[in-house]
Amino acid sequence: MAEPEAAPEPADTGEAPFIDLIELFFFAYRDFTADADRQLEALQFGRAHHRVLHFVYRNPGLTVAALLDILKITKQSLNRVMKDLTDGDFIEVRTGVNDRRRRLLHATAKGRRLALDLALLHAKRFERALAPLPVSVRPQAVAFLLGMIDAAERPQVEALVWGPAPAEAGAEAPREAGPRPQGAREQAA
Amino acid sequence: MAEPEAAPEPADTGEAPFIDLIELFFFAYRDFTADADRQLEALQFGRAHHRVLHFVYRNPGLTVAALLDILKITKQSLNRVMKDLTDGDFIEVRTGVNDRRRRLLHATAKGRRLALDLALLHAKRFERALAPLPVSVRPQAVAFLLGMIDAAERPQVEALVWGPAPAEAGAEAPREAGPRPQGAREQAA
DNA sequence: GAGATATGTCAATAATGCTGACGTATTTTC
DNA sequence: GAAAATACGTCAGCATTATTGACATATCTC
Repeated sequence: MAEPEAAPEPADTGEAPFIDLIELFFFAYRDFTADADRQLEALQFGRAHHRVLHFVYRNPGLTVAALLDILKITKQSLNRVMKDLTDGDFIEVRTGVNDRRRRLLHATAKGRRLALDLALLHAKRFERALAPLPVSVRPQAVAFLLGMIDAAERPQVEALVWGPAPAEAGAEAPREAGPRPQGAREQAA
Repeated sequence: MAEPEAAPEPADTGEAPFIDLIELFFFAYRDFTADADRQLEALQFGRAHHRVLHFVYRNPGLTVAALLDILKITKQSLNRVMKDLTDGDFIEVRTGVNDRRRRLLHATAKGRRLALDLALLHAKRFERALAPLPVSVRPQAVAFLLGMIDAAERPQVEALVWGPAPAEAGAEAPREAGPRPQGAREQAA
């Protein structure tokens, strides 16, 4: 059988369910990140800088190891952007008190301002996307996105997103936070 | 004022609205892409290969220019991965009939099989994420993701996602499709 | 003190993007 | 029918962000 006349692949495309969601998800993420990219360009920062700054901003006192676990990158990759962020006074590195090997990461006032600016940009996009929908879908949007995350990762993500999660400290202790000896203080690097 | 005692940044984090959605979106996309990444690794393909294959699969006869517009990359970047895909017999390049300058891109049977496999992988993730939610949210999920996309881009994305959109052909004519002279046939490269 | 842990760093490599500059085939315009 | 525009390909160089492997240093634990 030779090549058919006009349409060589008749009904052979678009058979996957949710194909529209799949493609929309791709475009949505592309535009979502573009927001911040434009603003970061001026600072000579990339997406990697933003991710690092954001999670440090949201989790003061985060250790390097915990941050690597969140971002799923290597320390070599992290250190390159971290240097830019500390040099530019966006992130401050303090030495752990309980464990002086640890570096506790904190966003400076300048870093927090930038992180918040970028978060507000993203928030605006979510607000715009959710505005036409009833308020009742918002928890469902959360459930939807959470369901998109690997089941194995979900507990950690939930802890990260919704607060220091009163999970027993020490188990994996992503942060050196919580009940510290009274008066404990971190030292500026 | 010296450094305060325990918590140097008291209520200074997490002030942005939708901060949970922002972070969940990031993690959701990370895991979403990881699905396909694992399978592409075996073929020595990257994400760029997947994107190209997918949109060619979904839009048979797509021209190079139209594809560049979808992906928002340069032709140099495209050609690097395109070569791998044509060499590996995943994509076939035909010469346009109406305009012989154009290259009309088609996924081969092999390419369509791979593209479908990957799409099904993604579909499974959506299915899992939406399963616990009432079916009534599905159109809202579409509206939500569409709303996340830049307003200016939305018409093009809608056309791309929901079919050849009976918009007047020729206006921007992203594909060389539709009413062709009877018997018109593309030539294999 | 030995060994594990937390982090930093040097060197090399890969994937994916970019810009600029040409070259070629083909269509359109005047 | 010649000139200009269009569609595409390619060469060369560069940036960003990731990787792996190897090694160094400080610190904590046993």
